[in-house]
Amino acid sequence: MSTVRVRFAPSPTGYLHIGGARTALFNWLYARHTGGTFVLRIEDTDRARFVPGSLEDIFTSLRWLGLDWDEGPEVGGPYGPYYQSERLPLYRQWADWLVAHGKAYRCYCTPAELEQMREAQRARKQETTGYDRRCRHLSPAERAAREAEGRPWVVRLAVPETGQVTFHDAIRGDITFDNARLQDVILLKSDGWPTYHLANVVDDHFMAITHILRGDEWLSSVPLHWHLYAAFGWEPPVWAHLPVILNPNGQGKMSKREIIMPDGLVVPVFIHQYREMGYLPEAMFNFLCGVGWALDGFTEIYDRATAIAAFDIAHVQASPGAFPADKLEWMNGVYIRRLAPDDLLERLLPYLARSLDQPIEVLRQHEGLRLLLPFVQERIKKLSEAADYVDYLFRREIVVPDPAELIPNGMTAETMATALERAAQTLEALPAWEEQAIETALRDLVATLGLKSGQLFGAIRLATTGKKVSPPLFVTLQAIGREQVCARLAAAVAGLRARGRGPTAAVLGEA
RNA sequence: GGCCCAUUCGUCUAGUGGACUAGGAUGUAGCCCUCUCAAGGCUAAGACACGGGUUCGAACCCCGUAUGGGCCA
Repeated sequence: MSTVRVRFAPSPTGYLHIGGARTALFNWLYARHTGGTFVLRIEDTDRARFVPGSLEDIFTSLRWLGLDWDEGPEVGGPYGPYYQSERLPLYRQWADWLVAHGKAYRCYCTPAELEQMREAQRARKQETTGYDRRCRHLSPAERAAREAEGRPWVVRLAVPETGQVTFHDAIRGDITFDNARLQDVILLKSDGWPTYHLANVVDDHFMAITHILRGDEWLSSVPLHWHLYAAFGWEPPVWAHLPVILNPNGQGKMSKREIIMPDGLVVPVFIHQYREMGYLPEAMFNFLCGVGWALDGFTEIYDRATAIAAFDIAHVQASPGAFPADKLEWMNGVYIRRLAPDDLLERLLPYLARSLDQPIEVLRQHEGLRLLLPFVQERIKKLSEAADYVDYLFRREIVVPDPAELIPNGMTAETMATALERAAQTLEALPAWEEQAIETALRDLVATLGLKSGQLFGAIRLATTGKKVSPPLFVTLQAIGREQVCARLAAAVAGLRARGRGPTAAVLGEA
């Protein structure tokens, strides 16, 4: 029984996107499940489309997701090199072998000739267009003449012109194609570089790959690859074509550009974008598992070990599915809520430092921030959202856009001003500056003044944080600190009494 | 346009001939909790694309249609 060897073979023509990450993940899961080997191979034969930085991004993103490779770049291994650009002699050698054994042939057609041929096919409204195999049937003399002229050539695969090819896909079952639809594809270009088909098959063979898990978009090139394996006399691997991930709206393959939903939600496509927005790698991992596969149909939240233990190719979905962006949002929230406080704080620090323009060390030691952390934790779905819940701890200036917002229905500016004034006095006089004492005092005040708690608390919240939404009020006040709270209340009172003169910005003392 | 693949709640999915009055999750709505927003709890609405077969029996097998997707042109 041979051990499983799978591979993820990205091209450095773009950053790692959702679809690529899912493909890598399923390969990785299968390798870990079977105790096999996960190989990373870089298919860098398309030099024209090379995107600088994409290679680094692919490595970084894979590692961020925890998808470590057993063989490949930066790791090495017995089947290297793992960059196709470093394997060119191998491809040439096997292209030559195919020609020598009559499985492929040199084609001397120039681009102009090919264009002419296509033109003629269009004119005749020919149903099947494509290369007409004219060089395949060259006589030895014609061939020798072209060689003598020193004409450039490509190598084309001599595909059977009739019959069918049937292969098995581990997810879809048996699939049959007519050979007549197949092209004599180019294997080796005139510059000596291989095309995808040749390099892919040669590498998979010599890297001893046993299972190919890749995107469904490759399904239609399997017949070609099947014939290549047959021509070489090699045993093909097991194929398994993963369902395409569609845009969140279900229309079309998830592209390489972020898409904007009707409700304005922006759905990025690159893994690094999710990292930057504050998605947790463990949430992303869990989530990606569920796109095209399900653990048991009941459990949504599970860890790596559980996924590895249960992963099974046969149960991968065959139909394409939309990217469930809202579920990712929810799941990330679940993972954030499960974090230990210190862990959460450490992960939050870089985001807070950038948004609040504060040194990391200041944030790490900040007592008010620590106090509010558990409440922030159950409110955010992404790390990047935390700053909005604590920014008032670090501002000296609270802007209340319109003092009118401080006044609930049924109250006048003056009654509210008085109420806030009383609140400030009460808080000023508190023996201990602590959540419970603050709550007791303010609730008593509400009763004394004959207000509804929401009326007063809402106004205090707005006056002290500048927001209508915040963590629970009393702990928030504790976090802000007595001096700041009283100063902000005083500023709000002043604003209310000066109503009608437009928005008020209260510049307060040193925080 | 040709070929190939697919089709279960809006979405991600469970389901591999009887355990299906089709399960879970998300999202949506309502209620509870409540100082706001969340979180949490409870409840509700919501799907086997359609038409033929095969079978005692079909979401599940076969055929056709429709729709969607992929690849090629």
